[in-house]
Amino acid sequence: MPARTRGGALTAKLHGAVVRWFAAEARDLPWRDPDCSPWGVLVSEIMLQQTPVVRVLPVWREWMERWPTPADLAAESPGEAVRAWGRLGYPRRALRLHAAATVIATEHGGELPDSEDGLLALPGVGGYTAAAVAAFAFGRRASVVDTNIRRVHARLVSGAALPAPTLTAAERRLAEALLPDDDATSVRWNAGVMELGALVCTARSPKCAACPVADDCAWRAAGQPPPSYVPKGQAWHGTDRQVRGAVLAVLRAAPRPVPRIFLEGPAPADSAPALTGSVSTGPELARLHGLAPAPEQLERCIVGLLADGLAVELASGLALPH
DNA sequence: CAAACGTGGAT
DNA sequence: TATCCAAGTTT
Repeated sequence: MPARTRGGALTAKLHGAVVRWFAAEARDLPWRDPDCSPWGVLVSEIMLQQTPVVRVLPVWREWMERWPTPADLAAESPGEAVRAWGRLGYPRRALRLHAAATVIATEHGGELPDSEDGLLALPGVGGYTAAAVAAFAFGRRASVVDTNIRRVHARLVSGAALPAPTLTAAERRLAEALLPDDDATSVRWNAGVMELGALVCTARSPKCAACPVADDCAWRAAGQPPPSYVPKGQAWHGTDRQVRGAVLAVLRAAPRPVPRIFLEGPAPADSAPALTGSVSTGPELARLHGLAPAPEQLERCIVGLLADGLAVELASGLALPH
């Protein structure tokens, strides 16, 4: 198994091919700018979790302009972070990024930890993000394993169409075995393999003709066999996630705190005049999203939003934290 | 470890 | 129109 031998001839060939390809074809993304701060890299990594680059770009620029340092964000309310998150999705990421900024500002003197372990201790930072920030912000040799890298490894080395349904120990070992020994090359390799997965070795229609390592690809050599399992998609229509999303949209758009009684359903006729101008979520869900969740489901979602800190119950109602 | 967690563009 | 899928983390 030459490919599993660190420092072997084949891995050296792969390193050169991918690093060269990356130097020529990499997208010019702002968080890859040498002048981008570690904080900028962290913000990008959190925003990019399960969210495409094109949608992250404008929001990342707004955040960097508004909150150039962790202390700047920490000085704001969590609710502002959630509002500024816009429609990137998974808004709990905004809350955790705010929490991370607070930890960085209060416990690390405003500077990001530069080790994987230190980064891993931050809210919202898991194994992938800790390795990515250590590598891309601090030039460390870290084994970065994201969905793109897993897919490239699965095809190039394992000969499978897709990586395992969940990250396995074997995948971690393989990624570590393939990682170049020196810091500088390891960073380019991580970035290059990730970019290769994003632009060429894509999930649906891989562009093998444009691949710098096609000649060494085990999956291609095997005739591109189909996946050995069927990825199960995420249900959406009628789910709590859909209702949560709709309620969140109403909260984000609301000009003021939303009384909980309105969140849960149509406004009682006799109380409407006293709250003119406030938002009534039940009708808003129907009007804006065509949703009419059962009262139990709406209640469950509101309770969940409160528990997650995405909404805060005030004396008079429910609103994004302020 | 499986399930939950948003959103919108692409196919 | 329906399904897929995108730089994951947490419980």
